[in-house]
Amino acid sequence: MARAHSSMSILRYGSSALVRLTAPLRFLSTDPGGDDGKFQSKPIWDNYQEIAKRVCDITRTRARWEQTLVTEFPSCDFSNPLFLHEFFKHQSNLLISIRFLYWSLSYYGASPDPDSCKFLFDALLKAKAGNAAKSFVARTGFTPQAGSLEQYVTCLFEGGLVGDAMEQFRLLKESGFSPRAKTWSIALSGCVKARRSDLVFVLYSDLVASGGVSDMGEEVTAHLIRAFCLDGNVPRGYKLLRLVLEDGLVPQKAAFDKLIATYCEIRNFNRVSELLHIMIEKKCAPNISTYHAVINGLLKNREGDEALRVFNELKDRGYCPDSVMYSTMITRFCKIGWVGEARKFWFEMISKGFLPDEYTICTMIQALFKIRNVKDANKIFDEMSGKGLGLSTMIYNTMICGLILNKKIEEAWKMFQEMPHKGIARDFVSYRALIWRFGTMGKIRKGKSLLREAIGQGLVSPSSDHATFVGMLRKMGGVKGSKVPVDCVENEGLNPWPLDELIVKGLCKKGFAAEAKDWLVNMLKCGLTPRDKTFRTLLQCLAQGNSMNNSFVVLGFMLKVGCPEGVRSLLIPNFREGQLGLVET
DNA sequence: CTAGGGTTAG
Repeated sequence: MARAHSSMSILRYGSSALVRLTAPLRFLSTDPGGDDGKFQSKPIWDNYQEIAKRVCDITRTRARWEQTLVTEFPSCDFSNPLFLHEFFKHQSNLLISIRFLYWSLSYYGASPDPDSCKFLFDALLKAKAGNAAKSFVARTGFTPQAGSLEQYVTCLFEGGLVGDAMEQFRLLKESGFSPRAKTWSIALSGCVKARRSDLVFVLYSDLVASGGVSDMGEEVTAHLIRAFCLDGNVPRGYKLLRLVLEDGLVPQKAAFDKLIATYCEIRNFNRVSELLHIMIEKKCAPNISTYHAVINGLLKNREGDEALRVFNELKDRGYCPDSVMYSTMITRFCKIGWVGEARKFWFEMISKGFLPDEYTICTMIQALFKIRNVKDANKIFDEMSGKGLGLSTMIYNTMICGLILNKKIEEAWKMFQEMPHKGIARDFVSYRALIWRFGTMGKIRKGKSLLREAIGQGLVSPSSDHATFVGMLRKMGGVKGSKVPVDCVENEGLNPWPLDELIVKGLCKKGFAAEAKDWLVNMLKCGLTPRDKTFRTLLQCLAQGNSMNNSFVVLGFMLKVGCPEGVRSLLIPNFREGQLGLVET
């Protein structure tokens, strides 16, 4: 299970890196010679089936197989569709198959053939790797047809990529295909989960227009009610509930749960108990997840005592809190600073045989570090490692950051070094924490060598010109003569953005506003979206230098990316009204 | 076979 997950996440990050990093391919649609007959007529060597098996073994056992293949099989063109088909049949690792396709296409300068693409694309959909499927489409120019497309839409919605999903869904409907009821409901719930109430309403009006509402009323109304709640318009959700109840329709329980959660958050407890009564009356009995909503709502509101009261009453009445309930209690109590309470539930949870998941472990450890309880944080980590649960990048990062926060640099360094031995991948967070710490401690040499290593690992985007990059780093007091191997990023599937942001920030700090701007623009060109904070730092820096033109360039990009509110308000005092008006249009 | 929670940071 854990292994499956890690390969999924490699797919998720890796393939988007792949799209950026390699030379553009000739796409099917733009290739003038791309008729079907062309591929069949390509000569294929006699023993290609055997070779496919051998190549399969090589790719499975060696990390860097490209060079091996080229030297061992100089006369074989591995982009041949017949060979590829055979190879994919044997290769059980989807990630390797995809990497192989990309490599062979760019190495032999071939165009992707539709069959290979369809095969891999469908496999990606089956693995529910929406992000990877999206990159695959971008990379190969493959256009999925009706059946595949519907599954693609489902996959995107389920993966939370609602923007892309909506676009593909539109294409699907425009092609004259009428989506199944299930697809509609996945689409709606996907938007609800992504907190995009606006899209829920768009979908709903499409659904009404297509005339398919009647057969799934409870589900659709539930999604609408939840969307109203998300919108901050609970009364409207409540009104809708009342309306459909009069018609004898009882929405799915999720709608009640959401209404209850929201009324808890706004402290309207009369409504909460009213809703609970309606549920019982309509034979839609509240269960542990309903009470979970109540407790979570209370805790979000920092009503710790009230939450404890409800929780204890639940137990008295014979409800059994499950692991989600415990996780929520622990994370929420940590958040409001009741670490002792969280710790108590941590023990209770474990004594009942539930194992905390990664997030819960992290928040618990983090909370302990925050109150400077290094001893207990370490204890929890050891306990979890003993159960084989502490072996992830995220937990190691939490430990490293926590130890650094508590000035335990040596211990943090020890954990950092332990990671590769235990087979845990280091990522930008692991490096960044230590690089910053060494930097602020004045251990520039150590910090620099670490930064160099991070670059070597491909944790920085090599998209920009190498010389420029080295120059930038020099300016912010960085490394000399760094090398950025593209393959590393491709192979490891690392997400490079945070170090880019670090560079932007570093340049700002040193007052190199224009260079910082160039760097950020470069990031955007590579399809990387900087966080609000980075935008803010840069704009502040530009505004200080009175660099109005550059500010507008950045502002323009921000509006394209989706301007975050906080940044906009930050800018207003810096510009004259007339100019701001110009930008807003 | 299932709702419900949550994401490390100079």
